[in-house]
Amino acid sequence: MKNCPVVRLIKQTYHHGDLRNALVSEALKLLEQEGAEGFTLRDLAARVGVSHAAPYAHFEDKNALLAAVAVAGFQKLTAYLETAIKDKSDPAEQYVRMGEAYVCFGIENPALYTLMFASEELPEQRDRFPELKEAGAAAFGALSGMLDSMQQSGFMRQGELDGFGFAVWAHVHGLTSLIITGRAECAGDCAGAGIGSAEEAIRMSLLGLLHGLKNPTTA
Amino acid sequence: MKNCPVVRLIKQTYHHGDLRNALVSEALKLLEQEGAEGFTLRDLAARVGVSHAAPYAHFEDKNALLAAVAVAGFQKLTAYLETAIKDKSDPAEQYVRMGEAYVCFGIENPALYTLMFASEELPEQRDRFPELKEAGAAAFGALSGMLDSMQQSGFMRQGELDGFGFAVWAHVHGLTSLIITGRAECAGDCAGAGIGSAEEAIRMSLLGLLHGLKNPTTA
DNA sequence: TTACCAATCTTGACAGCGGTAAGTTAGGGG
DNA sequence: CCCCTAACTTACCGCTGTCAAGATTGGTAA
Repeated sequence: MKNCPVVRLIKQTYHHGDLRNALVSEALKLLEQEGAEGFTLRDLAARVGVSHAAPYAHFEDKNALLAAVAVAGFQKLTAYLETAIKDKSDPAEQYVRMGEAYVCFGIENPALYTLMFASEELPEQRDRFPELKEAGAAAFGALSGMLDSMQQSGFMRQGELDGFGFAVWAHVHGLTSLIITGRAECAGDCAGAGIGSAEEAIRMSLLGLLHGLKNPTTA
Repeated sequence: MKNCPVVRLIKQTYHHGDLRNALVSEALKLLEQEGAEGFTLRDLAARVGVSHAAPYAHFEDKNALLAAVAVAGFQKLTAYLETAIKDKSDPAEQYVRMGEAYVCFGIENPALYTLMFASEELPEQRDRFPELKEAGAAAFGALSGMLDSMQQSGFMRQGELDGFGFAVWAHVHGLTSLIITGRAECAGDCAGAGIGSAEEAIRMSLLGLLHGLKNPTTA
């Protein structure tokens, strides 16, 4: 094998050098190309130019690899959310901007977003990747921090910040998830503008929720 | 084979008679037992007592089988939602009841719910199962119908019913999805009541959204 | 009744997947 | 310079979805 010229052409070194990061970043590309189905360890390894067993030197599992990808996704999302409100000061505008940015991130990276919120249903599995939990919490922290600053600036009423954050998170996550899975058209059977009306619907529902959370609950 | 007494004991007939329905209903059980991972056609077939290739006489694909299961799930959900408000007349109570029922359904059938909202990301795949689309639309119809009656009774303001429905659907779906995937604890780091506070958070956010949608948007 | 047909189910095979074990390569510290 | 250890390859295993070919039956027509 050491004399195989073809292999020599493709890869100069036996040791890759940075396989772990290469796998994660290539996985991000592969994920959006092939979708969450069809995502194969062997395919990924071939793309990076290593054998199908090489990833096991850096990841215990396929799930561990996917968890690392999801962590990268949450970091991307966090940065995306914070960038969206960087040069905005008006509380309501910050709120809408971040909400729209959240949904936008999901639309632009549907397979990644789906992976990030994949079930990992077993309680055992949930505790397997603490970094994943942290990365998710950091993304939620961006949202929560924005709401916190809204409260401190007197825009929203005090109290129950955690509940507010959860409600807003659930709302934008629900919007994103429904749009990604194609239920948006199902809901709005208005044979109209399409994307334009979807943006309007998102803005409307975001503002509706904000308005309701701003003021004390009636019932 | 026709003389094998063991097989004779287990199954009396060569032809199952109602294999299609048996597969779907057994799949519903198997799904909650094993989770969406670990769900295997061969396992399912063995449980029903047929060979591993028998399902292909009734379903083109594993995805087709799963689609049928998802259809059954949506029918279950629709019935669940309608039952929840059957003997209630107060608009706000209907709203909260149905919202809580929606979330409750997801919590009680997490794997099924996840399957129902699984990506089927490819646009081609999305159009493959029209009954699935219809069943999903029917579930949304229960929600939308409830909102419609709220409007007709003068409780909510007129207009943009589709947008309202989508916003409410997104909200309850987001709540359900986050709870199922274990993000609820991540958001509420309040080391308190747990389930009790989650129910309170759900109710609060539902009422918040309702309040915001009831009244004209300020911004 | 009998013969046959089409649907249903079984058996056996295939490629591709995730994962493991044993051997190979090579960079880096003694 | 050697060798040790991490990184990587090769070969293999069991399992999966899927397909093709044959066996089995209920029902239909003669």
